[in-house]
Amino acid sequence: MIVPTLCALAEPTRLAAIRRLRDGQEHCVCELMDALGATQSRMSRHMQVLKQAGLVVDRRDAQWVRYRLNPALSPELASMLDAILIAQDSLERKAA
Amino acid sequence: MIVPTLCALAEPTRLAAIRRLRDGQEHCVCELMDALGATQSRMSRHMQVLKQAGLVVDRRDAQWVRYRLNPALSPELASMLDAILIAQDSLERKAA
DNA sequence: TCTTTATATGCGCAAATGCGCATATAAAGG
DNA sequence: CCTTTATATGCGCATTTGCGCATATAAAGA
Repeated sequence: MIVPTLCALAEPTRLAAIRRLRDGQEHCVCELMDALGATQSRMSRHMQVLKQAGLVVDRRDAQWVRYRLNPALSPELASMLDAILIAQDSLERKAA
Repeated sequence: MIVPTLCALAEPTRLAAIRRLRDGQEHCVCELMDALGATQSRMSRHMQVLKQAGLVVDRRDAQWVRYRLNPALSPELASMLDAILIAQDSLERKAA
């Protein structure tokens, strides 16, 4: 079902995390929590939700856990992510 | 914010309603509740959520309330809806 | 081995959500 | 008017959610 995926995305911090991961690079939790102003435990749990939804994958690297977009995302899901982020951009521009 | 919009869509009955409304036609609550197997009060409330999110508009027509996609939806939001429905289609095909 | 840094998780609690049920409102038609 | 059909909503309740806090786990390095 697409619904759990949408659920995972329907949260400001998680959507912001996805936006950051959209650069194709890996990002550790500590970077994301700083950038997005979340507490450590919250950020960790948010990333678990995204992982559970299959949107991201993680990898242990020394002390860090590196998250990146799931490279196996179907083209349809990738397009959906793009469309969501673009829609968000457009709404923010409209607000300004 | 896009988040409330995603929230509104992240529910099976509501997403199914949006899919039906995607035909551009008007649909009354009684039709949607029958088609989607929802109770009357649930369906009514779901449509209120979609309306509140700006995704649909309604119109009184005798005893009926006709819902349709918000014709003033921005192209970006319309594209997002399409992308979500396409992603859902692709997941369902994958499941089969 | 002790400390530091990074991440995950158990837990308790307050708030939010979702639902059914009953009832209210609205319009049409006998 | 009274009934029927369609829709909306108030309310109570059980479940879920989201959060902070403390603590556990993991890895590195002094």
